[in-house]
Amino acid sequence: MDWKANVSKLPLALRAAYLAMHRVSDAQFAKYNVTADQFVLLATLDRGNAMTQRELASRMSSDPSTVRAMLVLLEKNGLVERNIHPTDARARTVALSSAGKRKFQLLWKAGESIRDRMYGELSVDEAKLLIELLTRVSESLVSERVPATVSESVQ
Amino acid sequence: MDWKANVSKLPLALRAAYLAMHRVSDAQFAKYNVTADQFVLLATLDRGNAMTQRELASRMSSDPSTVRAMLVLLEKNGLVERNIHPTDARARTVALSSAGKRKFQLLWKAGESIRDRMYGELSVDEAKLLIELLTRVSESLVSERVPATVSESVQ
DNA sequence: TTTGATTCGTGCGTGCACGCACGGAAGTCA
DNA sequence: TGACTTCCGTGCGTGCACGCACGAATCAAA
Repeated sequence: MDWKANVSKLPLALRAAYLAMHRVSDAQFAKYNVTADQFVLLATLDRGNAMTQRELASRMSSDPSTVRAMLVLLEKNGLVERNIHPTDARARTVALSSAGKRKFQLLWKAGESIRDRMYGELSVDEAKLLIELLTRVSESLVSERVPATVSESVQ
Repeated sequence: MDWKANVSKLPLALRAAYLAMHRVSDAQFAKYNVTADQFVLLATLDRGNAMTQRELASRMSSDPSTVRAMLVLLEKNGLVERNIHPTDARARTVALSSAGKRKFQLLWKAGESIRDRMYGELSVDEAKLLIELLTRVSESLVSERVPATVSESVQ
C-alpha cells in the first residue's frame, strides 16, 4: 500500500515548493508593506501596462475576482490606477501609478536574494528544464473545459 | 530591460503550475464536499495516523494555525478525530475517523485522473527529475532562519 | 432593430495562507 | 523547588484562492 506515497510525490513537491516560495516572499516584501501576490501583480503591470482586469488576471494565472479585490487595496494604497477603457464601456484599464513604479523598483531589488536562492541550487540547464517541465504540467491541467468524463460522475 | 522577464520565469512557472493544480483539484473534490487542501490533510493522515497537529502541519508543509482551522472543520464534518496526547498534556493527537478513512478511499480514486494528467506529459525520468528539482528549490528556501543580511535592511 | 448569447466588472460567501499574542504544560538548570 | 526557556494549541486579524450570481455593455444574428 505504498505506491500512493510515490505517485503523490509530484503534487506534494509542487505544493511544498510553491508554499515555501510564497512564505519567504511574503516575509521579505512585508518590510515594504506589500504582499507576495501584490508583487506579482505589480510585476505583471510593470511591463504590459494598461490592460483590462481580466487580461491582468489571465497573465498572472489568477482569478478575475481575486484580482479585483487586490486592485481595490492597491488603488487605496496609491500604487495602481484604474481608468475607463477607451472603447469598451464595460472594461477598466489598469496601470501602475508613478508611486507604484517607484515602489516596484524597490521591490524588485528586495526580491533578488530570493531569486538568487532559488536559482542558486540549479545549473543553467536545470533551471531551463525545470521551467519547461512546470510549463508542461500546467498545460496538462489547464485543459480547455474538457467535459466531465462519464466515469467521473459522482454517485 | 527584459532580463526581468527571464529571471521571473521560474517563480511564475511555479506559481502557475501550483495554482492550476489547486484549481483543478478543488473543482474535482468539490463533488465530494471536500477541498483540495483537505484532501492533502486527509492523505497525510492516511499513512502516519495519530500525530500531533504540529507534526501534521509540518508534514503537509502548512502552518499549524492553518491546520487547526482545517481540523475544526473536518472534525465537525466527522472525518477526523482529535484526542488528548497520551504523555503530553499540551498536545492533541489527530487521526482519521472511520468515515474519514472511507471518504479518503473515494477521494483517492477521484484524484486519479488529475494525477494521470500531470504525469501524462512526463516520462518516468522527467517526473523523477522534476520532483528532485522542486525539492532542491524548496530546500534552498526553507533556510533555517538565516538572519537578515545587512544589505537587505529597509530604509 | 430586437433578440440572444458573451464578456466585463462587482459583490458576496467560504476556505486556506499566514503572523502575532496569549495561556498553559513541559523541559532545563540552578 | 523555584525561575527560565521552549513548545503546543487557541484565538484573532488580514489578504488571497476561488465559485456563483447579478447588472450592464458588447457583439452576433435574425
